[in-house]
Amino acid sequence: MPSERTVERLSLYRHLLSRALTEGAAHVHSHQLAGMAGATAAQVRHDVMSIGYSGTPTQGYEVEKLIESIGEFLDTPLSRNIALMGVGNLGRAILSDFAVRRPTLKIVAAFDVEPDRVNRVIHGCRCHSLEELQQIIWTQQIAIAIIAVPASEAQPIADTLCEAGICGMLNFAPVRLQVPQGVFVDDVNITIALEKVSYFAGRKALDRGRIG
Amino acid sequence: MPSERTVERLSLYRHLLSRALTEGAAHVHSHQLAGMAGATAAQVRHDVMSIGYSGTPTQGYEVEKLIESIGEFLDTPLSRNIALMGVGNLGRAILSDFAVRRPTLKIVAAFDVEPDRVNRVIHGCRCHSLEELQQIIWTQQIAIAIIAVPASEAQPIADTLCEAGICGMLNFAPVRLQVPQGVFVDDVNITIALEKVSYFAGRKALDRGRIG
DNA sequence: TTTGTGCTGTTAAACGGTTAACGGCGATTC
DNA sequence: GAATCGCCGTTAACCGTTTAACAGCACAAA
Repeated sequence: MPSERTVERLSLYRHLLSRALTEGAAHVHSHQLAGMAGATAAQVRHDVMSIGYSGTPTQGYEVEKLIESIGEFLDTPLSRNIALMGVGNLGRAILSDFAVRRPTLKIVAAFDVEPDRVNRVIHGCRCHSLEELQQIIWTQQIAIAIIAVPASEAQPIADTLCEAGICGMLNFAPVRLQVPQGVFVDDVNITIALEKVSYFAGRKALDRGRIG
Repeated sequence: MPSERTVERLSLYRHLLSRALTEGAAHVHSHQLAGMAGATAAQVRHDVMSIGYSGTPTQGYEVEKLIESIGEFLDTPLSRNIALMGVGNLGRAILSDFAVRRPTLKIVAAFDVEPDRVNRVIHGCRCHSLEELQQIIWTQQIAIAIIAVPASEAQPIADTLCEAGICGMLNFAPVRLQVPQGVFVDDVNITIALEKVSYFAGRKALDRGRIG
């Protein structure tokens, strides 16, 4: 049972390795991968060990095999189909910037309440009304949802999704969602992230004597 | 020197408290705040202690005073002005959804390379060309930047920002930015977040027996 | 005024995660 | 073929964070 941090790093490793593979790298050493990921070599070795893959001394890890092993470990038996709730600015950004290149995870349906968005195809993804939600989630075998609706609508939407059998959500609304125990929620709060950056940037600036 | 987690929680507390204040709450207990934030009462007390504020028994914390204390602790002597790099879909989403309501942190300038975006006002924020960057960062006293450009452009943009004296960045590009030691970077990788949700949702589903 | 209750502030323990250390092995070189 | 070098796998120590426990206090009630 790996921690959230470990899963995040494994996912990061896979992306870095995929990029390295396209650049022709067949093998990588732990310290190389660590350099790319911003981690230590010991941590990379520890993470790789936890998924059961083994490299060889002097050769390091086989890039292709390691990618495969991470996939066997990370990719769940769940359906990889994702629903996007809310096709406002943020929803559109997610559709255009992030959904494209991932073959393992795919946004297959979008939902919105605005009549002028429903039944349109936006960035290659069809937008449906909320009334179709239950049926589409069932027929398309959707297990994950992205919450990109205004804060006031987030909780009702989450309730509907839970009733429809959704297993996990990535929530961009600045609200702590109440969900049943069996549903996993991860929050991405951009405002909080900005305040964190502001705080630590200020501290670093103080240390460097730029201000004060 | 608080940890990143602690700073995130303090920021979250402040938002929750602000909302509670508008709803008329003058006092809160640690377990109430913990319930809102998804933490434990002990953790709230520990965090509050770390910033030097004290409540009273039977009354708990004074909402207004606690907000003020968090502000004194979190809000840095840095300028609160932020630059947004890239006014594509994601940049526009950030401008419209997040920049609005925060008085402590404000996006005061946007930058893009697309000629049809430059010199336009988008969601109340003027978009400039990159050539104006150094001068505007200087005159507007901008200390923080949001990187919302394509991955291929992220590193050059970061280099320019560092040269211009930026102290911190919130990076949405799926690239690990190389920056000098005195600059703080926080990464928000939506793809990795989705894969994490997928993994833990799958595990939870297994535990609940939804899939086999 | 006295007693009781429930919360806070503080310290200590427990937990988890990161980092370090080291044995072992494969490749390469002489 | 032997030896040397460097990296991986593993275990253990270290560190930080979270959690628990307890003393003290303010207010309320009797």
